Amino acid sequence: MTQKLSAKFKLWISTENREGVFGDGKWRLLNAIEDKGSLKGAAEYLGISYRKAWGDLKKAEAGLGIKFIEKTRGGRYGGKSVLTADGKNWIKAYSNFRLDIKKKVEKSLDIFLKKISNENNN
Amino acid sequence: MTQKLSAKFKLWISTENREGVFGDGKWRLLNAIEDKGSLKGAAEYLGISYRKAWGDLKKAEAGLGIKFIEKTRGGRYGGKSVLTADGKNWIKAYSNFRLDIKKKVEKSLDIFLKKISNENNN
DNA sequence: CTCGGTTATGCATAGTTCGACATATCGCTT
DNA sequence: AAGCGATATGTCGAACTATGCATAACCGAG
Repeated sequence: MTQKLSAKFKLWISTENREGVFGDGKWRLLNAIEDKGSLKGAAEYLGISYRKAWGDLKKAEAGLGIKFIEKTRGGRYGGKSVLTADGKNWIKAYSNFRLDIKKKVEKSLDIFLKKISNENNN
Repeated sequence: MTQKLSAKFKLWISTENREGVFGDGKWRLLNAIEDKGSLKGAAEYLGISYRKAWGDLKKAEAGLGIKFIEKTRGGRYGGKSVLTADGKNWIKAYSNFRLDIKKKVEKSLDIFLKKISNENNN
């Protein structure tokens, strides 16, 4: 076993009733919406289908009872999507959360690798 | 949004060539094998099919090039499976790794929850 | 030398998730 | 009034995963 090992993780938030109402994917989606100004643009940017992006957003909002996005339909440019205050709040808080864990995973991985490379550990 | 929120996570190890050669599922499997003394017993205990347990173990061993389990076929009791030194080593190291992350997730979740409950954060 | 219980492995099936389509609706601009 | 581009939502099919089934090999004990 001489290959390079890496650690990956997934993180998500659940309510009592529903699993995974928020997580990395939905966090990325909100970020992309903020950036692109539309759900469609965000989906294209992320390389996922509009159908999925829309469904994910709906699941998050329905599951949590929070409105993340103010969506407008029609008009010269067809419509748009902008984050609500809650949306911005969640993005920010989740970014920190995720980064915390990411750092910890990296740090703990080092320790893990040391342990498994020592045959003579206790 | 007055429901109780929780955070979940998944953790796994990858090589350059293969994703997920070790993770929570395989860690639980090794634990169960150690406990039950057989792959079959472990699968039943974990509520997964023998087919999957066997396949998972094979993926882990093949992906990492490590032998975790010494398997014996035949005999009065049909056969048995016992952990190798590497197997025990990995279980232990991964347990610590996982626990580290689990604690961190709990701690960071508290901070996260405080942030999203304060509308007046910066 | 047969029996029992386990490992070993292929295959066909069921279940889940996601993407591709297909429409429908909406409302500002021209 | 017509067009454009985004939101809204159902549906069918594809890809992946897990399960169930079938079968074979194995070997100590009676």
